[in-house]
Amino acid sequence: MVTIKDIAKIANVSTGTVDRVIHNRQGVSEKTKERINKILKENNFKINVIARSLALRKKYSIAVLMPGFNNDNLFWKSPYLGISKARDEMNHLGVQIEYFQFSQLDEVSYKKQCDIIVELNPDAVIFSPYFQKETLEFTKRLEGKSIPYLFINLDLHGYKNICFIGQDAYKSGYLAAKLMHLCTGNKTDFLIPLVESKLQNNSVLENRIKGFKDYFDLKQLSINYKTLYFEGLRDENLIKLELNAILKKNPHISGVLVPSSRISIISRGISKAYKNKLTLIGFDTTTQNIECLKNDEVTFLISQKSFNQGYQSVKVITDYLIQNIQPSKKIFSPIEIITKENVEFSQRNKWEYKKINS
Amino acid sequence: MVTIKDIAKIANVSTGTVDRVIHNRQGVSEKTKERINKILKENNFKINVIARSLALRKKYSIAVLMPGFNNDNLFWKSPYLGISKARDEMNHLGVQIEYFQFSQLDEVSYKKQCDIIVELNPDAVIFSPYFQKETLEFTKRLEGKSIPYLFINLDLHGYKNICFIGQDAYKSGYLAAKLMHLCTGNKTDFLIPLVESKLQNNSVLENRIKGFKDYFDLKQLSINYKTLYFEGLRDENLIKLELNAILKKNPHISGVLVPSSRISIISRGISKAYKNKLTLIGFDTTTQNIECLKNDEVTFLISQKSFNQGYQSVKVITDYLIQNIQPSKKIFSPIEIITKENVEFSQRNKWEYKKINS
DNA sequence: AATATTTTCGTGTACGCACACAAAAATAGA
DNA sequence: TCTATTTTTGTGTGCGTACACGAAAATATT
Repeated sequence: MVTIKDIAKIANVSTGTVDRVIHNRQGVSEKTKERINKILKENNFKINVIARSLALRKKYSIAVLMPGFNNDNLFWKSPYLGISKARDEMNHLGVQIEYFQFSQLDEVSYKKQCDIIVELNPDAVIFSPYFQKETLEFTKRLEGKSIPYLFINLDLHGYKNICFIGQDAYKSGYLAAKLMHLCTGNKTDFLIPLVESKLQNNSVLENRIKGFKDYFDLKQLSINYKTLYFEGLRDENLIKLELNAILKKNPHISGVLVPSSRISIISRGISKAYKNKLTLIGFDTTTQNIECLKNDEVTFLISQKSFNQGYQSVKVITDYLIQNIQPSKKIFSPIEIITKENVEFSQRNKWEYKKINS
Repeated sequence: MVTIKDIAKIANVSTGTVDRVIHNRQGVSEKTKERINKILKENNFKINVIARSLALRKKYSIAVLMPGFNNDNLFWKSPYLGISKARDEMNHLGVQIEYFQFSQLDEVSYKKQCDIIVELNPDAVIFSPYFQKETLEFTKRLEGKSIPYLFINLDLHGYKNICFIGQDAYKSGYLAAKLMHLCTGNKTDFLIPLVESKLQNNSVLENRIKGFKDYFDLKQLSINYKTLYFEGLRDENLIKLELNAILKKNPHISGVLVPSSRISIISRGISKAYKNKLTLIGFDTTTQNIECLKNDEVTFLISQKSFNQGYQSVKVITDYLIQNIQPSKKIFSPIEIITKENVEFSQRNKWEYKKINS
């Protein structure tokens, strides 16, 4: 392993000079700067992050802002756990994380948390830009303070975020269509129920649906689909009634696509008689959804590995802060196909498993 | 953050004494030992692992033994890259890796490398136990020297390996059957070609085939399948001839399962006329296999994320050596379903991408 | 040419810990 | 009681890096 000292000896200068070159600090003549840079490259010098963080003992505070989760809607637990894991792994690098939650129902709670974060003056922010207007103001203030920020799970365009981490929603919908096509064959009547879609005033759902449709268009198959909205409907009985009414009225429906993470609710709402004849495809491996897979109610789930999204977001930000590594603008999560047969191997992160059960 | 120095000051002793207590070294009177332990607890002292690994800077040498790879058979490149990544990430923890390769054709080359490794006296060994007899002797000698070892990709029973990292072959075959079933519907005549299966005198292939069959058994569907062996056949024209002859003779065959990573060879050997009517399912995302996916020649690939297997094996061994963390005996890799639609997101490890193209 | 100023570079210390060595204290042996 | 031995404790240095400070060299000013 080649150290700064080694480089200094080779270049016949002091460690201080090498240090200046490495960190691009001024006070070094162009000539020696070039020379040292060359030597650094030749010897494949890589900074020892261990020693670095010890010497710096600087604390990096990272603020994370995401929707909360509860037993009714567990989706956001997964990225939370990923972030927690990253925190545990990197806390000796001086990384400190403060976690903020808001309600998807309530943009005021979002704005409130944004204000607190700005006040806090963190070194970086990871967040899911749920509400457009508030996000615009938030990012303006962050930029004013030169605080870098990163989008997770949900993407917006025209911002100076250092990167986006999440799934390509369009393509995941496209894949869902392919799987649906495989399962239903020539039957091309589908139902697309949306649960509280207004809450997620984001583009993910529509992009998935667009991808779904485009697949069939591209194959020159004309499909019929019914979109069904359940807004603010907390009463599962009502969902059930309405669902089964529609299915009764449309006996040709062969498949149900739930473009959000709420397929378990829909599945519960469809009576057995229909369910046996239907192919259900949904997104995200929440505990309830996995249950539906195992019970053969749902054929496919498409996962975006949101645990990894959480983990990776912290990793990317940390690399950015500590080593000034620029990530690529878009980091796309895998589009995983989960079935009854491989589900047990998909989320087998031991850490995740432990935490979930504790 | 409370340091050893702080504790020493509180206890009115030197840092050396505190150090002895922390590491349970001898040379401290019972009385002060108890006193310091109490103070440690009271102040919730936690060792700074960063400073620790910097001070220790112990070098751990890890030997890796795997089959080699070439343009004809790229499978083992992937775990190699995973290992290389882990090496780069952990080299500042003192991890040093020596990589050894052998030929799957030649047990002598295997044995030769084993000998060299034993001679080398590494701190740990990661390897794929290809040849049983030689492995038995190898592990005996390692155990004699108390060198821990780990199996990767291929599992053997009755050994004292600290763990196995790889796929559950049986279940991956089972999943392959489900996908095949989805694609072929009621047609249940299949072809299972094996390329150089003798070379891989291991249980992976047979377990996959077993899982494949069991799926249909469990669904009470009787299937017919033909197994075809291409041993040492380097001439692709011969493969082509034989394949098409069989397909001609058995017009009911609706699907082809290649339980190894060599589906691209088989696909090349099937003429267009047949291919359009067949569902091809194979394993592992080698460059050539991915090409087949993109060309619509292959419907599904099942991946075992061998890149991750390589990466993880180093991580597990490192944690074991440095922090004495015992892994679980079996670490199963995910069984990923790869299609044309999600392949671009499956291997998107930037590092991997870069290295492959360089 | 002599001094002042700026640019460029070298030195020393700290980060928290491990470990070798030295010193002091306690005990044993005479 | 005085040395010899053992037990217990303290000190110092190094790991690789960051950074403040000061020294030297180069340049500018008079």
